[in-house]
Amino acid sequence: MDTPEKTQITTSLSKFEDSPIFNYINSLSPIKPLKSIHITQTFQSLSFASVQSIFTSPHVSSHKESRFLRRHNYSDPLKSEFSSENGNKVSSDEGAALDVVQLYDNSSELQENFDPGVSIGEVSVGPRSEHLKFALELPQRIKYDCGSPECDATPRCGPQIDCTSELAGVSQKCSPECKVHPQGIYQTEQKEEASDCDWENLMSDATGLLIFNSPIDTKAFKGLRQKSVDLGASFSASVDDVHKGGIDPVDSGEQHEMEYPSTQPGETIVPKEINQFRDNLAANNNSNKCMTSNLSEEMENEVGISTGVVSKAVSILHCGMRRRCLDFETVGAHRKKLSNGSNSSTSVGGQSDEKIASKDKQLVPFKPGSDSSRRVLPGIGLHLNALAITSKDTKNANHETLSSVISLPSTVASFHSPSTGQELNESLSLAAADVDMDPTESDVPLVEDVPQTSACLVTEEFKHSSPKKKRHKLEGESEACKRCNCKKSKCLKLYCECFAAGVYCIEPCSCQDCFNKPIHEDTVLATRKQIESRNPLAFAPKVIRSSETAIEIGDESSKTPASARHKRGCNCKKSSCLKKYCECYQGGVGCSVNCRCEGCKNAFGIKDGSAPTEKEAEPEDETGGENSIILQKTEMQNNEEQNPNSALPMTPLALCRQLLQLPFSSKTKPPRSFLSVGSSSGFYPGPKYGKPNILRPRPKLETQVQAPHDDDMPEILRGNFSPSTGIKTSPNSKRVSPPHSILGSSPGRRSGRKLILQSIPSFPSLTPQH
DNA sequence: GAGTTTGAAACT
DNA sequence: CAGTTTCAAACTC
Repeated sequence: MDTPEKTQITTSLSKFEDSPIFNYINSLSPIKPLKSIHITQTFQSLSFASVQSIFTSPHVSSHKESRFLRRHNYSDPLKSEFSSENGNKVSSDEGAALDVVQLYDNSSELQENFDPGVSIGEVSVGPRSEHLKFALELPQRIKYDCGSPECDATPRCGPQIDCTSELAGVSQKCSPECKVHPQGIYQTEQKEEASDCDWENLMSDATGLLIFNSPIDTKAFKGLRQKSVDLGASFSASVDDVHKGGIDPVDSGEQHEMEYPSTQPGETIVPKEINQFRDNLAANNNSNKCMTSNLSEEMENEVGISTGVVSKAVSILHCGMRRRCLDFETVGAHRKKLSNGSNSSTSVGGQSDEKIASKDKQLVPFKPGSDSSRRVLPGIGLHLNALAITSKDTKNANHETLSSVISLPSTVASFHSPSTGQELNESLSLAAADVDMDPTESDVPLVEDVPQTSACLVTEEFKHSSPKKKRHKLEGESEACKRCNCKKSKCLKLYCECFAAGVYCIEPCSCQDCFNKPIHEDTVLATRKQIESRNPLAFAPKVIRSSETAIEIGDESSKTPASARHKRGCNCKKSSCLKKYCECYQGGVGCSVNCRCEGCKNAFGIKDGSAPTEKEAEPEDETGGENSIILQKTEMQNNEEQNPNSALPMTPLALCRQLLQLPFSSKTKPPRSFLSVGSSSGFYPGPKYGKPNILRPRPKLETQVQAPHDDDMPEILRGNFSPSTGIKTSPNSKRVSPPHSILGSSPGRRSGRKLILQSIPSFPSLTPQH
């Protein structure tokens, strides 16, 4: 890892350095470029971010966590370039960055230790560093975030910088209020937020880069440079100011606080950003795949600036955006259309649009494969799906690519929304609607109009394949992308995987009469609320991770306690918990006391505690059985985390994932949402579990990730964490895991434990309360 | 691709 | 809370 990265970094750095922007920045910022090889490494290490996708449930509203960003994290490995840059810049700040990184590392370690309280460790990382990073990243991130629905969040951010920075990486930070909508994730409270903030400015700037549409954008482009100045300013300023509190200390502080009340204000943020960065970097590296490259190029052309990086970032963002993003994207596209009327035409806009359209088109073709390599980001937005990006990528890749592609526009559109987040959201929704409505226009080529179905932009490929096939394919790969095939539920019930996961139906979905679209946001939210009212945990990740694994795993010892458990437990009677019918099995976790299953043979862990040894049939278990359990478990864990990767051994994704996860799990926990990816359920693709050969490459990381659980984590989760400690019973009902003692000690449980799904999101805070 | 099985979700 | 129905995924052929 390191070595290659370094090399890349160095190269990339050199490139950046060459770029006018870079120079400009350098001149502006006090920061001095370091050549921080080590830094880069640190970043990588940092890449915690897991994907979490968390949907903020309306209820929960993301507290802090909503760190959608996490998704981005995936990218990490690639990031190197950026990271390097960042690193440089950061380093300029007194090595704050390094500190940060280290902090993260530490945090991760801490997490491993699992102090529930510590979870925040990451947060603790260091506000400063964050700032620094922000400053550095801002531009990129801004684009990012902006693009993402999440951006909405920031209502408050008074200070542009903060907001942006936050938005980008930290979205959550902006304020508790901020709701990030992870792309896919429902924006529960979107509108509210809209507020104001200078976001717009930032957004516009950032977006502008990306987006051509908005008139503002045009300026924005200019702004890019300005960014370097403004943002840049924000950049340098952010760096300087932020640290110093210059720009809007308050905001930054507030936001931070908001997000992480418990934690120190800025701290938490950093990680995300970092992750994002990484993602971005990774994306960049990978880049190619995503539209981004194209876009970036275009962007650059237009901008003429070195925005390349930014563009890359953007592209990356896009990649990350995917699903939900798609929605947004589509929206964005629509928006363009809409804007066309008004805005689009705008100087930039026009071009942008065209470009976009062209891009989109291009993208479409692109999809197919191109990028599978990197997709890292892609899934992120959503749930688990996103998470699991499997090697297969092929298809997934397509999705990703698509999404990524799509995302661009959307992002753009989103950015457009000049004003508040609300507007953005609305616009998005509108756009989405529009999209549905009018596929024709712009870009949409990709997008399906199909009203009912999803917004799916289905790639052609997807469409080709029957839903089932798709599923199989996808699933097989991973569930990275969840798609549903609902016919009667209108995708407004938990029957719908997408809905359950807190994401809008999109691409691959084959649903009919789907209401789970941005267009029907109100309906979706209302429905969600109803469901939540009935069962607060309804949207909580089904699989709760415990940190336990981490610890133990860390060692490798096989024993990891069950890291995760299904929230409610299963009720299987005929499947022996050996098939995906079983949610526990599907989630890669062992059955627990909560399960009422009969004849449990869950390979991941039998309910009784009896050792899993049974061998259950692991359907997939590759290895054979015996070791099986342990191995499986380990694998499981690995898979889970790695899953996406699992298929791909060390693909960057995998790395990313690893990295990513960290941040997520802990931090992000969105309230309920599911993780995007995982969260949705946190399920992992079942099959994969077995395979794992790899024994946990990174258990620690995982652990770290988990550790973070942040505050958000419901007690339950936290409880889990403390491996040794036992699980605290969560207030929630359900599932609290039994006392550690049990877990830890009882073999039976252990068996179950292993897997950790990190489902990202833990529960929504809501649940516990119930 | 169609049909069956399964178990969660929803309903009563 | 338990029983039944509905639903869509998982699975089989």
